[in-house]
Amino acid sequence: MPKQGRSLETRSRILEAAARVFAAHGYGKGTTNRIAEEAGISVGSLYQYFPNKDAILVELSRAHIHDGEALIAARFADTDLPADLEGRVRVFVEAAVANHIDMPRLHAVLFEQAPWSPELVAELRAFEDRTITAAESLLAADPSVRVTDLRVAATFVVGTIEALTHRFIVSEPARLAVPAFVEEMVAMVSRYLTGGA
Amino acid sequence: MPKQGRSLETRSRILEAAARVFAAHGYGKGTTNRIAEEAGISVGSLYQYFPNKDAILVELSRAHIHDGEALIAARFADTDLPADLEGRVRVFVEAAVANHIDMPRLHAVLFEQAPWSPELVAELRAFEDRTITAAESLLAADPSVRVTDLRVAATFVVGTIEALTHRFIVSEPARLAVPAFVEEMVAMVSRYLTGGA
DNA sequence: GTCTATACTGGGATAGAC
DNA sequence: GTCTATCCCAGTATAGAC
Repeated sequence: MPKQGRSLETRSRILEAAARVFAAHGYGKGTTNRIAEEAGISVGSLYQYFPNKDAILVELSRAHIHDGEALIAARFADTDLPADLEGRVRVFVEAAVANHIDMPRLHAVLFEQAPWSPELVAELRAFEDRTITAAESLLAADPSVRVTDLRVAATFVVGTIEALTHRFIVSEPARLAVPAFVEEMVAMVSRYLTGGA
Repeated sequence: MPKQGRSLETRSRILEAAARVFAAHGYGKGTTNRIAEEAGISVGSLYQYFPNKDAILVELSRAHIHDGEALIAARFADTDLPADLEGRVRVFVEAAVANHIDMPRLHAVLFEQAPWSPELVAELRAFEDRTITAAESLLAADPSVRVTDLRVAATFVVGTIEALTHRFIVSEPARLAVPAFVEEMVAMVSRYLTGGA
């Protein structure tokens, strides 16, 4: 497996081609031949860069997780993070949307059709756990938050944002427009956290 | 395609076997040979009852949709339906959980791996639309509901209950215990609908 | 009506030439 | 390092015997 220069570039080309092919044809019909063709190389060459089809897919999933983590980390570190709860919730909902809006069909394939190895599941899980813990500390520091169990609330909120982003953004056809979705999400989650009426 | 007596029984046996096989092995590895074996017949016989593998799967999906609709309809028709909003939300959350709790892995396969024909997608969609409309009329009749757009709220609530049930009940391993999940769901949705603090 | 044995196909992966 | 041609297998579906 080459590690530098032109080789890395070819590797990227394959990954980008694979993203387009999986998005267009799904996992099953996203064949290695098609990917190679889309990348402008032959199957034989493709197999010089990846040991098998699944390795390509794993790399795409890993990249998605990594992007998500970077996006969230940037928000947490932001010194301009709004002070009020609703504003903060909005920031994270918008981050979740941003992480899925560009290639929704690819994400659908990655999360709903592709086979996930135990290792990859563990990686996703670890990312979620870090996010939940970070969310928990944000909630703990906010006096307007009124819930009985911070950990449960953080778990529920993080899961809700992710699941509903998939439901309303990734899956087609759209049932709600993006701005409407964000508004309802922010309203629901912040009302939940502040204890309701 | 036989329509009576022992034939129908065999048909049911195949469907039940298929449910177990898909739940255990997923869509791809849930082969027709395995299904036949599990049903105690041969592949040849299986193909006398179903034209192809996907027809079996479609039948399972259709049954799930049908069960869901029956469950919801029963709740709507129930004269003992609680009068207060929170009580009503709880009833429907519990119905959604009940419709997924028995064979979670099968549902995961049905909704995340199996290929859905346009017709089947349309059927699911129609069911959802009927549910949204019914929910909308319930919300309209309730004075404690304070939302700007009833249709949007109904769409959002129905989608939320379904998506989060999948997220927290169907997918493994469980991140929250079932009772905790129901409590948080009821709290979040009813606070959302009553307009929050 | 049910079986066994097999034909057929798609697609992942590799051999070997250049 | 890249190509083409091909191997090979898994799995759907069918033929034909009983």
